[in-house]
Amino acid sequence: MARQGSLSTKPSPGLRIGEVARRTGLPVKTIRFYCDAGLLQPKERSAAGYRLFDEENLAELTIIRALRSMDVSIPELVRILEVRRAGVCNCSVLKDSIAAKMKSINLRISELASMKDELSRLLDSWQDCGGLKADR
Amino acid sequence: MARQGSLSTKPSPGLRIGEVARRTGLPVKTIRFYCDAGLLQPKERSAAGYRLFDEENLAELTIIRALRSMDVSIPELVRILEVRRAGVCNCSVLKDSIAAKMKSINLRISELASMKDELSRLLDSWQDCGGLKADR
DNA sequence: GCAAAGCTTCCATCCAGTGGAGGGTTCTTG
DNA sequence: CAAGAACCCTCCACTGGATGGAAGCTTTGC
Repeated sequence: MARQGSLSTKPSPGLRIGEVARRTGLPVKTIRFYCDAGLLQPKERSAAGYRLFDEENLAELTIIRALRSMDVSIPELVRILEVRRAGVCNCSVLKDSIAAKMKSINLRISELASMKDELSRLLDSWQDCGGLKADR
Repeated sequence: MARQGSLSTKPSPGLRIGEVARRTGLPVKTIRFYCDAGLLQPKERSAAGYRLFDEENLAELTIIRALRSMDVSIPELVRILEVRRAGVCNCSVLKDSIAAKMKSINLRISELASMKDELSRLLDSWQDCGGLKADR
């Protein structure tokens, strides 16, 4: 059966959910949840009803993960991914929203930096609270 | 009524929840929720049962806000604040946990930075998708 | 052929808040 | 002092984003 259709257009067998989970580090449950939420479309089901994903889905999951970690809501992500799928950006609204997102990332970065400072100051202040039967 | 006890030990009237909300930028509901969760102790109630907060509580809220934004869970925060209240750090466990936290902050910062790059690349790639009736 | 592992759906639970009803308190102002 | 606005209280329900578990197919490997 010519193990892979030889050198035709690379039909790609489709990754099952567990494999996707392994590759992205996301729990299976979460991936399923994203599918249900309309964030991710498996593009195919096996005869038995198994979700089959492709490389594109993996790329989307990377985006999803990154933006979710910035608290972008799921409906918002749906919108963003739709536009991404559409390919060309015909509306500047999206550009604006991305620019805004970048601004908020910068803000977050500086927040984190100052938090780090604060923590390290805290740590220092403790370093020399010595004397009281410290670690002997 | 000597508006503030003149120059004695500064009894401080105690801030009511609305004022705390105004100063910290947190919703009243959330502050109440933190109290219920044992994160924040008003230290006093007015005769009418109003929660009365002090400066220390404000400081705690700052910490809470910062750490919550790093997804530190509420039970964990309870632990942390307890130790903080206890004053001196007698266990190095906490130091370790803070050091770990700092590590994760660093990680997060670099994640964000690379996300920013990715976004700006995305934005660039769209900038010059021009041609199709762009913005005229 | 059969067990283990993997997948499905569906429903319950969790966490961190948020919203609203129903009711008491404090401030302002006439 | 009365009225009204603004504030506060508790309690209970609900949300969003997952996560856990049961019950039941399917695929894999010996």
